[in-house]
Amino acid sequence: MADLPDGTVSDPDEKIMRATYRALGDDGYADLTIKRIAEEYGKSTAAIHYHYDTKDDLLAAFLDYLLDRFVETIHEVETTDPEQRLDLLLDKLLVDPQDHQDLLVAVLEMRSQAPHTPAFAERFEANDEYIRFMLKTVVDHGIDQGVFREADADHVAKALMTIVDGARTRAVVLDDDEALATARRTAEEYVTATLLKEN
Amino acid sequence: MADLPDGTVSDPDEKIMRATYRALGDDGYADLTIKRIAEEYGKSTAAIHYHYDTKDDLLAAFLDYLLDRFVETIHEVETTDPEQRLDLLLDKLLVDPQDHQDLLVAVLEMRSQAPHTPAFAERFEANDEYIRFMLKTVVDHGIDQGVFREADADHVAKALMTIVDGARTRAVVLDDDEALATARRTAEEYVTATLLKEN
DNA sequence: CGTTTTTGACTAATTAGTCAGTAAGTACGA
DNA sequence: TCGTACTTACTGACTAATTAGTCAAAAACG
Repeated sequence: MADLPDGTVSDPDEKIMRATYRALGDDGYADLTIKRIAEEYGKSTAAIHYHYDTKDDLLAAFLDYLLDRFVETIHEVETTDPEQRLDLLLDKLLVDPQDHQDLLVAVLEMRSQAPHTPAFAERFEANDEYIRFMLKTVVDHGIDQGVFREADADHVAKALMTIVDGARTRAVVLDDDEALATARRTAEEYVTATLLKEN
Repeated sequence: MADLPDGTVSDPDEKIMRATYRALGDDGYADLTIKRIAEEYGKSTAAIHYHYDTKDDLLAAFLDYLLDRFVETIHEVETTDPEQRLDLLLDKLLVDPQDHQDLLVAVLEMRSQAPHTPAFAERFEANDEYIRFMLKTVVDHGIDQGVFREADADHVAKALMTIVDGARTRAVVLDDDEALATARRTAEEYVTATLLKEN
C-alpha cells in the first residue's frame, strides 16, 4: 500500500489530500474541519475553498483518493496461477495494510458515514464490487482449470470479503495488530475447506 | 429489548437514551448534537445538560446502553448442548440484528470513533472480550465432551467474531440486508470444517 | 413545604463559506 | 525584450449559523 512519504509535490490537490489524511488521522472524522485541513496544508481556509467549493466536495475527492491508492496495491498482483493468485490477493488484502493503521482508521470512519452520505455509499459499493469480482474471477478460473473444487464462487468471494472487512474493523476498533494475521489464517482455513481438493 | 407496549417510559435517562438513538439514526455521529437530541427528547438542551454534564458523558452512557441491550439478547441463549448452543449463539449474532439496521449503523459509527475516544475503546474491548469468551467456552465444552474435533478454541472464537464483525460492517456500509445471512452460512461452513467430526 | 426537573436567555467559541484584492506566474505579440 | 492580458493560487477580513455549556429563575412534583 503506497504510503504517504510526503515527498515534496507541487500539485496543490495532492497536497490537500495529504493534509486531509493527516488531519483525519489526528482528529477523527467527527472533528475534521476545513480549518484543521488548512493548518496541515499550511495555507488559509480560503485556499482550501479555492480548490474545493464545499467540504462535501473535498471529502468525496478524498475518498476517491483513498480508494484509488487502495486498488493500485491490488493491481500489483499479476500472477495468473489460481491457487497462487488467490493467496497473493489475500495477502494484499490482509497482510499489507498491517503497517498502515492510520489508513484503516480513516477508511472505517468514512465507511461508517456511508448510510448518511450517498456520495460515500456509491464509492464504497463500487470498490467492493470491484474487489469481489477479482476474487470471484480467480475462483472461477481455479474451478475451470480443475485445481479448485466445484464451489459457489460468488459465495466464496463474499465470504472472503466478509473476513477481510471483519479483520479491518477489528484491527481498528480493538486496536489489535494481530487481527489481520488471525483473519489471514481464517481465510486460509476457509479456502482449504471449500476450494482445495484433498490429496 | 425492554420496550414497553407503547414505548412510553417514565425514566428520563431511558428517554434520553432513546432520543439519542433516534437522533444518531437520523443524522449520523458526525452531526449528532445536543440540540438534536433535545428535540427528540422534547425538552430544551439545558434539560439534557441537567442529566449529563457533558456531551462526552452522555455518549459514554449511551454506548453502555447500546452494548447492554446487545449483551442481553445473547443471554437469551440458555441451551447447554455445545453444538446446538453454538448454532443459537451464531443466530443471535448474525440473524437477530437483521431487523435492527439502525442499531448496526449506530454501533458502527461509535466503533469507528474508538481510536479517538478512549472511553469508547474500553467499552468495545470489554464487550468483545465477553462475547469471544462465550464462544471460546462453548467450543471448549464441545471438545471436552467429544462432540467437536480437537481445535484451537481461541482461534475459532476469534475467527467467528471476525465473520460477525465483517457481516455487520458490510450490512451497514453496503446497505446489504443479505450480508448477515451470507455470513451465517460462512460461519456454518467454518464450523463444519474446523469443529464437526465427519460421519 | 422542599426537592427534582426544566426553561429561556445567555456566552464564547467554532463552523463553513464568501469576497475583494493581491501577488506570481504564463502566453503572446511586436 | 518589453508590455499586456489572462490564469492560478492565495490572503485576510468578514458573515451568518451553529456549537457546548452556564445560570438564575420558574415550574412541577411528592
